Amino acid sequence: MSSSDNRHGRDHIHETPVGPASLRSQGRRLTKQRQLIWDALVSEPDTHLAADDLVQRVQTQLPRTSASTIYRTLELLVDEGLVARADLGSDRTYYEPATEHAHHHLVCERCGAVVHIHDDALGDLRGNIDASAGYRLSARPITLFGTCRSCQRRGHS
Amino acid sequence: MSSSDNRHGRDHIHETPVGPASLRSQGRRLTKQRQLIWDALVSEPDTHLAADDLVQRVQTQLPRTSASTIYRTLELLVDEGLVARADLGSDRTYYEPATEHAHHHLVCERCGAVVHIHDDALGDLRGNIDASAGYRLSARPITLFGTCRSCQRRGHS
DNA sequence: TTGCGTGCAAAGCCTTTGCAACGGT
DNA sequence: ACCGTTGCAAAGGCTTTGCACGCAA
Repeated sequence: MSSSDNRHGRDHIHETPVGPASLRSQGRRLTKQRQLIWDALVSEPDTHLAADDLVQRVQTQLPRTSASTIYRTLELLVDEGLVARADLGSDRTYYEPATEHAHHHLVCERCGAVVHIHDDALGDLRGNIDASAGYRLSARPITLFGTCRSCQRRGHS
Repeated sequence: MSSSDNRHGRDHIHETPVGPASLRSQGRRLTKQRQLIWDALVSEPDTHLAADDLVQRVQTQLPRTSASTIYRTLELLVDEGLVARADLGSDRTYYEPATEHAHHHLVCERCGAVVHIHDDALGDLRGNIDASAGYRLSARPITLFGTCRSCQRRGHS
């Protein structure tokens, strides 16, 4: 466990702040609520959390936290580039820490599993779209729907 | 103007019904509201209409039409396979007649233009995704975001 | 101390639902 | 005449906003 590990412990402060502490350099305040929201996001790195999930998690440690604080903080963190929104096809917006490389989402329509794929996995999608329609794809993450491997095994019912 | 034209006139009834008239064979009723909703959808074939857009259009001809009728009818038409939903990235759902081939959507993030692309234009996306992640993409239409040709010309500001 | 951030309540938006009256078949 | 459909109003789910108090800096 070197200092380059991704842990979000509260005891190594000697590096360039990664996370909401960087808000301070923007003249903003690092409140307990903001820290807890960030902690919740990074503590489940492979889970995509909706605003309401964060309300639940944060309230276990700070019960009077309001939903509006969650929404306002998420918008702030998105604007600061610390958090990414993900539209996974439902009517809720999901959030994840923006620490990883840009990636796209693959959603299993059967079990709901969400996996990340790198841009390379798309092949020459950008070139194909440009050639066929003249559109230049943006960096906006793409969401694709299908059936994951284990659901394929579970049958095609 | 042969009888094979796509017109939605109310005076040629000698072919297999394309459109809401097919509802009758399902034991459902073809009401004036349903006919008007369908007419609005097919009268602007390259436009994607939200429920509220349809309320506006239908109400010009039948002013007391309610939004709930629009929503209920759209769900019915989707279930019957006559209409397709399109999630174009906003918080509204858009609708289009399902008469065309399956296609995907390309949305210009700058001007909002939406174009259709055929599955072929994706190249070997399915194969790539299967190979890299083991997911089998479904037939669900894909929505991609980028910049259309004319917005590219208008500068990168 | 200063004024940004929070909690609470209310409102906004899109969509769904309950129910009595309406109208297609 | 039957019963599927409609209009209206109310409610639901997610998110945003107004406002006075509270707390980070």
